[in-house]
Amino acid sequence: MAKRATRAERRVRGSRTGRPIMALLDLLGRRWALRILWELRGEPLTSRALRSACDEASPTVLQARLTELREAGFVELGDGGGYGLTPLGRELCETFMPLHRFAERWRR
Amino acid sequence: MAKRATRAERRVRGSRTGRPIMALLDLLGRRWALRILWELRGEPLTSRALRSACDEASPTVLQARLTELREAGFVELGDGGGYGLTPLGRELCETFMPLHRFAERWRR
DNA sequence: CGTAGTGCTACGGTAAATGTAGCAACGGAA
DNA sequence: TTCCGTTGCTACATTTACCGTAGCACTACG
Repeated sequence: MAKRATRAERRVRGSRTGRPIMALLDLLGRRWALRILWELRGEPLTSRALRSACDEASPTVLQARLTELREAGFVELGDGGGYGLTPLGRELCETFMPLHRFAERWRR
Repeated sequence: MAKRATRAERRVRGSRTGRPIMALLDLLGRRWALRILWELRGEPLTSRALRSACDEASPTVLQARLTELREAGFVELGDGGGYGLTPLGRELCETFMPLHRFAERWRR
C-alpha cells in the first residue's frame, strides 16, 4: 500500500508533463488496465470472476490495477461485493468502445 | 504449467481467446504504446525526436514498441527516415482521440 | 578526413508481473 | 456451535519487462 502512494506522488509513470492526457495514457497503458475496464463494461464482477475473465491473470497485479482504477474514480467496489464501473468509468469505457469495431476490421 | 512457451508463440500477452479486441487491448496496454501513437498523431518524428517527445524513454523499449506497432500496421518508417502513422494507424488514433477531451474533464 | 545526424542494439541493474499459496471475514447450512 | 464455501486481498520467490547508458553501422554533409 505504501509503495503505491510513493510512486503515484512522484509522477505517473514516465510522464512528467502533468498533462491529464499523459496521466490517463499512462494509467491505461499498464498491464490489464484496459482489459479490466473492458471486462467490467457489462455487469459487475467479483474479484475471482474478473480474474477468470482476464485469463487468470495473477491476483497481485489485478488487485494493484483495481486499486489504481478505484483511486482514479473509474471502478468501485459495491456494498454487496463485486467490482463495477462508476459513471465516470462507464463514460471512459464508452470513449474507447469504437476500438471494438476497429479491432474487428483489423484482425491482424 | 506443462510447457513453457516463448513469448512469440505464446499468444499476445494475456489473451488466449484470439478475439481481435483482446489482442488490440493487449498491444496498446504495453508501456509507451499509447503514448507513441499519441505523439505521432501529427507529423512524423525521427526516432530521437520521438524519444524526446516520450519523456526520454529508453530507446530499448521504444524500439520494441515501434517494431510491434509496425508489425501491426499502425506505424511505418518513411523512406527519408522518421516514423509516422499509416492510414490504419491514423484511423486507430482517431478512435481514441476522444480520450483527450475526457482526460481534460477528468484531471484527477 | 571529421562531424553530425539517422535507426538500432548490448548490457547491467532495477522495477514490475507471474504463479502459487494462503490469510481474515462474512454467510449460510448442518 | 462447527463446517464449508465464498468474498476481497496479500506474501513470497521466480520470471519477465523495462530503464539508463553507451555505442554500433550507416549516410550525408563540410
